[in-house]
Amino acid sequence: MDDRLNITMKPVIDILEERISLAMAQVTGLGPQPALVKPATDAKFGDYQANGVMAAAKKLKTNPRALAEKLVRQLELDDICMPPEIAGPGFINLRLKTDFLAGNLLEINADTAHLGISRTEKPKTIVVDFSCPNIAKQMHVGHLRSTIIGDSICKMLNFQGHNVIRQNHIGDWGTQFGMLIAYLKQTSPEIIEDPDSIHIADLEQFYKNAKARCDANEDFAALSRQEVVDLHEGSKETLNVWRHIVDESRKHYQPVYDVLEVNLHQDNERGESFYADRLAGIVDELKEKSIATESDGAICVFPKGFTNKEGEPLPFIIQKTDGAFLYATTDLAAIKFRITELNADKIIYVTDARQKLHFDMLFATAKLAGWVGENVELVHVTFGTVLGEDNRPLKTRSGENVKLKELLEEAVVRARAVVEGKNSELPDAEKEQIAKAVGIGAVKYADYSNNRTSDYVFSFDKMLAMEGNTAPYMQYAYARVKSIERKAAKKDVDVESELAGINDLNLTEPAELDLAKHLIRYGEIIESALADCRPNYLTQYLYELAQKFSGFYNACPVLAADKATRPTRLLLCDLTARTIRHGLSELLGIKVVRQM
RNA sequence: GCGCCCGUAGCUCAGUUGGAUAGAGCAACGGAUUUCUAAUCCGUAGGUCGCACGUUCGAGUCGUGCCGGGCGUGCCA
Repeated sequence: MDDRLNITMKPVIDILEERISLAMAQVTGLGPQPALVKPATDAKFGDYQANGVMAAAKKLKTNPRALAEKLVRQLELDDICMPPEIAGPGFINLRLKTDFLAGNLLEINADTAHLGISRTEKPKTIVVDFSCPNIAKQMHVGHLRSTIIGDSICKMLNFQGHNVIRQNHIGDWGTQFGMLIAYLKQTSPEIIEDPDSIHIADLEQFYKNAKARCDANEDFAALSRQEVVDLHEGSKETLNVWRHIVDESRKHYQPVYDVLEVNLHQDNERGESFYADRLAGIVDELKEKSIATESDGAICVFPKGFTNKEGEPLPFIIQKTDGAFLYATTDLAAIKFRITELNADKIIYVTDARQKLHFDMLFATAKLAGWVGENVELVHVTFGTVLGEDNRPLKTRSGENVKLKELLEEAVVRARAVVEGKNSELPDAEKEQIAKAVGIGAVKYADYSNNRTSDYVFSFDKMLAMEGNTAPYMQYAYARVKSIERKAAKKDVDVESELAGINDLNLTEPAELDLAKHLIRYGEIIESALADCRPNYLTQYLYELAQKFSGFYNACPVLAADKATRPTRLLLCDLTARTIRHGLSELLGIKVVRQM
């Protein structure tokens, strides 16, 4: 790969930023100054705009327009842009050259796997902690966001070339296991002889039954507590039953991951049990370092800057009065493990916003302990709550958590009805496949397209709508592009041969240029989506892409175009389809369909 | 009480270290169909960006105060 190609494979916005920043350093004498290149706020200002001159002029106490003029004389952008224009108080407006655009499209076209997007120059080891079901219970709607947002972050990081370590910090070691083991021993003693015979048909019911017996019967409660002790002390028999409960539980949640197209498997699990024998050591270490102290019988860390109701230091409790450890302790063990043994450069935790205080204190404590090197980054990616139509957290009518499995099943049933009503000609098996892709995709897409930090109201009707920024709209847009390919054969157009060895484009129509300019921004959008862990930037981009494609589709006939323009238009179709497919399927885990 | 998040069009929401006349979708209204899937597109209308000060050449974005909502706040996770 020659240098030239390498450079142009960076997002245009980054190339412009670099070059203009460099020129600004020369012109201002202040060293590198951010050029603040952004997409133009209005098409009439061009394609990109650099806003940095005004800030630099302020520093220099000089006239921004004069500085802009000086800068523009220094700029060498003529391989990319038309001559820059100065506007308003000192904006520099940039308009891409059609040749540059065409060259960029051809590069994207040539790079089948990566769509012309460069990998990071500095790959990092990044641990992403997400999903984290309590495996004694079924996954419910509360696990949806962490699971899919976390997965998408991993997918984007992988795509950029980072070393991603997915960690499913499952709840597999709580006191509830004593109860479950005791219940199993009482109701199915044969399990003890032959643990492989264990079969929990309904995880939720199993948990409820055990809980009910525990609440009703003091002897059983005592037995449960004893099982916890046995478990923690490593009793062989108890551990064996525990392991089988864990394995059996996995059979309930793994299919949910599979249906969601989420890349989580057993080898991503490092649950609470993994850290169990490290907890005492963590507490000892913090006590030795005088970071943790005893307070009201509990062992606590008091990181600076956290206060309680009375304005007194707020404790981060790592060991209870009764000697038991808490999730704070487990999280500390995990953070240490990830930094020192997994060699994480960055750890991303994807949990709901209510845990913010916990993570702030966790990070502060880990830093006090000296585990967090200078170049290690700790990030808490929060998200809002999924609400019901009543604006309260989504529950069933009887007030229980909505099971994720059931929610997804209903989505597919509803999607099936939509497919059925609209395209009853299709074979049954295909309808079912489409319904799955649309139903599951709708739930995921609705979540991704919302601002991560906001709560949102869950509505099947809205997420399954064909209009607006929804999965069905996106999937339909894809199907429509694909149908052009299908129709091509009937019209004696050989798409493959027209695209083979294409090396010259004929971009003239406004709709073509508009679509082309959007297509080359894909890499830029992935960067910004990742910088803030905001998948909605990506969905927004894809939606705009679909809209621009529709504009092009209406304005520019493809198959009926003349010989001079048809290959260009076929390429635009192909790149649109590949970008939508990549964004939905590779980065968001949403299936595309060839027909709807 | 204190801390964190939020308040943008009738509704649901975008708005990326402060940038030009604040954007979409839904709903409403008006247009486009001898088609490559109209499940589409184009257009119109709709806003004191909760309120008030302040910083700035420039504020939805930053600061302070207030109003309204959500969440959290010592042995659950």
